[in-house]
Amino acid sequence: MIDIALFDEHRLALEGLSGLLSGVSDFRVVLNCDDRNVLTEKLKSIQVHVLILNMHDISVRNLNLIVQLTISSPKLKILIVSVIDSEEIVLKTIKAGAKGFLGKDSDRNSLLEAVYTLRNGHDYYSKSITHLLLNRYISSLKADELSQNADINNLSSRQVEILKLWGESYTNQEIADKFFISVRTVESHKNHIMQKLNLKSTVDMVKFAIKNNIIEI
Amino acid sequence: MIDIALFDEHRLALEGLSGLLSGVSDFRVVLNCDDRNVLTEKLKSIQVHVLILNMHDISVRNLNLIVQLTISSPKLKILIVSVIDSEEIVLKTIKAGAKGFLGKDSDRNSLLEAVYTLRNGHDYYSKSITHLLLNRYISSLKADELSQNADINNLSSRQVEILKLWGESYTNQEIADKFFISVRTVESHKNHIMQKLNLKSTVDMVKFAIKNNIIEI
DNA sequence: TCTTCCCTTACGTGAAACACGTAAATGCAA
DNA sequence: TTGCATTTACGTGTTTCACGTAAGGGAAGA
Repeated sequence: MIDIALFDEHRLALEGLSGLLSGVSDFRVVLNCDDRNVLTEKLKSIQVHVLILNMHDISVRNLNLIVQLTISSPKLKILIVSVIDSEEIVLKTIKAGAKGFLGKDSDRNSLLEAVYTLRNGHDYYSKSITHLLLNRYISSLKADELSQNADINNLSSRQVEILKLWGESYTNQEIADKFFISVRTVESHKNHIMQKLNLKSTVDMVKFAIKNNIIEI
Repeated sequence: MIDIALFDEHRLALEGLSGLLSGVSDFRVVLNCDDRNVLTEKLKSIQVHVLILNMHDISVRNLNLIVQLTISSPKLKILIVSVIDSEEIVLKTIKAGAKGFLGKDSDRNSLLEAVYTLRNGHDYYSKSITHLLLNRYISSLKADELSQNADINNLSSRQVEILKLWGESYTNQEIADKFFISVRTVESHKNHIMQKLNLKSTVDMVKFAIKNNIIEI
């Protein structure tokens, strides 16, 4: 048996949610609530497994509610339901401590699945969310590739070699020894790199190397 | 009608794949191949929409094959099938140019779905992959929070001020002028920072500043 | 073929930054 | 009050930076 609390500031929506869950034998809705103060108060005395929280906006109030509840009730799993499944709201709720998120593409089945999943200690995010994160990741990959093909191609392979070692905290002397060239030559290479890329300080050069995946942080 | 090429170095697995697709009326398997040289040769003459590539390992050879094919046949959509759905292999294949990935949790239906999706110009990743990316993202979030609260607190506010300006490519002299202190003092501060954080070069200091959100790239 | 352009190598010089030690004044906390 | 970290600062020697100059090699084009 899973004890569930429901929170929704819109009473109609709250009733709708409640109805969706009422037919499930494993579930027991022990709290219906449309006031955040009442919610925090009641949750101090009532033990529930999963709190389903319908978020209509991404206000600080709402996020604080999540943060507060995760602190006061660490065992409580919070499932966010929201029609707004923008990147911003999702990431912020996850950061605040929510363990699940159902976007607008979710149906009753996914709601039930999510509750079970959270009860079992795992996180649950609906399909649109995982797609969102995926796209986010892929676009960051593409951005990487683009930047890689921008300025970095203007550097000769030798220059990249030098930059790479230097980015790994090698001194000029160490680089010179490694390549059997003079320290002055290493300096020359770095000078040419700075000229070519129009960088004004070594700090900028580190940043450039990181941006272009020449060195790792 | 979707023209499909299959590649698998294990002949038995190749036949199994082929069998899975044979019953679908929309599909036409125009190429069964278990040799990478033959594959690249044949693909020069035969036009296929989707290449299903079973990857048994994450060797450079395999990744190069993907890169090569994406260059020689830009229109070709490559779907990776692999029991190894580790983070490493997935990300590398995506980077190499694959448009879809089916992990070990995939069944025939998801294979068909993936082929259709790729044919329509979209990417397709199986559930385990999206979860992987999700976890990756979440753990990176957590790492961010941790690193923020780690070493940075050991620095005094003055030290952070100096580090921040220096990270924005200010020279020591400029920093000194801004704070009305001696250049030597600025140097001292930087020395103390390096000592405190156990950094051995200025390059490391830039990296530290970036990791701890003191400066932006 | 010869010229041109870029890359790699290298040096010179003066300025800036780094490495390491020392140290005084301040301020906070036990 | 004593102790410890912070902020300030200097000295000295080494390393790196900034800017100029330049020789030799290789690739591309007139």
